[in-house]
Amino acid sequence: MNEMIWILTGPTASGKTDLSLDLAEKYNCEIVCMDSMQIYRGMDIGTAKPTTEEQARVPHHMLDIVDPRENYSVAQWVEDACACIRDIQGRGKRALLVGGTGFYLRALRHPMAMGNVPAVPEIREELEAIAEKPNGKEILHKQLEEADPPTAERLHVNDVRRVIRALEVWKATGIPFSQQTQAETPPPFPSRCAALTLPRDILYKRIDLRVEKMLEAGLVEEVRRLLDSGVPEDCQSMKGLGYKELVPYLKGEISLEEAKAAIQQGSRHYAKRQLTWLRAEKDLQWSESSAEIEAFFTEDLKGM
RNA sequence: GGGUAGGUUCCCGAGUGGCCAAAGGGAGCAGACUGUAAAUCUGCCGUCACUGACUUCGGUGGUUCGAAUCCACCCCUGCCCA
Repeated sequence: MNEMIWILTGPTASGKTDLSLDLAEKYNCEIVCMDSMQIYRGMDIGTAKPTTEEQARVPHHMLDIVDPRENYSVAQWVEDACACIRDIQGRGKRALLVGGTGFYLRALRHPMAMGNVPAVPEIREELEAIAEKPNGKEILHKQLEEADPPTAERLHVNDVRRVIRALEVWKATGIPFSQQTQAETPPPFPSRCAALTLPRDILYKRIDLRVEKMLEAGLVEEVRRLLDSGVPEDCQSMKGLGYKELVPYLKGEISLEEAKAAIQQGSRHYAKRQLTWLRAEKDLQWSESSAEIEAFFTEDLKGM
């Protein structure tokens, strides 16, 4: 009853959107966005969200579902995405997931205990306050070492964010983080997963060019609009590439050239991290060719 | 032409006789990642037969037990005067 879903991933600027539209039109799919930034309303240019024209070609889901002032989470994404997929399949169509957020991909394909313990703001704030103090990081790590040795050993002292989360989970539930991790449960949907990529130097050039185009397309205005509409500059959505660099520009702290260079640099780094993440994913078909990916997806269609 | 500041490993930039293959940063590469993930964190980063050896700090030659560091000349660059 749960039908095969197709997942198209790959680093930023590798050409996922174009390919996804072709595939969707050809194979009667609807697109589910697997991107941690395109979910935000009003963030279009900087997230390289499919344009209205592109969205008109194929039904898209999971776009513009969150207010940029709000926080979102992987667990929530998995839940929402699964609902979308079921809905699509219920209408007799195929779901094509598209996006480069490796964390979301993994969460979807390898469900674990990650959904069990939501963030607890009070605990988190308290721990973050400790981290600010001198030797705060060491103090937190030591705490974790007592509460949950295996996790403490795994986490670097400087990895404050994860140390805090581990502590948060332990404090909230009384059960160490390492023991929360349960056996992997079967994925909600069988999937075929392909990663579109490009030689590194070409990818980097495309990224630089794309940032240039985003700026020409009015990214500065987009960021200004978000700020004006009351989106705090320190919220999650504003941590996105292209946004966090333009805020200091709008405040007159850096030049546009500097901001642009920072966005390009950040995006190249990001692409590299995506590649690292994706490489660790098993059962993933890598290719630099759209045709090859199409063939991979349609393999199981033969004889049907 | 005169004066002056300089030329350091891919880039920026410390180093001013041994503790220097040479701080720090950037870039690059590799990795991690369990409700912030376009975030956050880690490692490598002259070469090799890699707990040691070899080659590097504009060039050449010198001083010295020993030089990126001192001296001489040369080449180049910035600035100032002409």
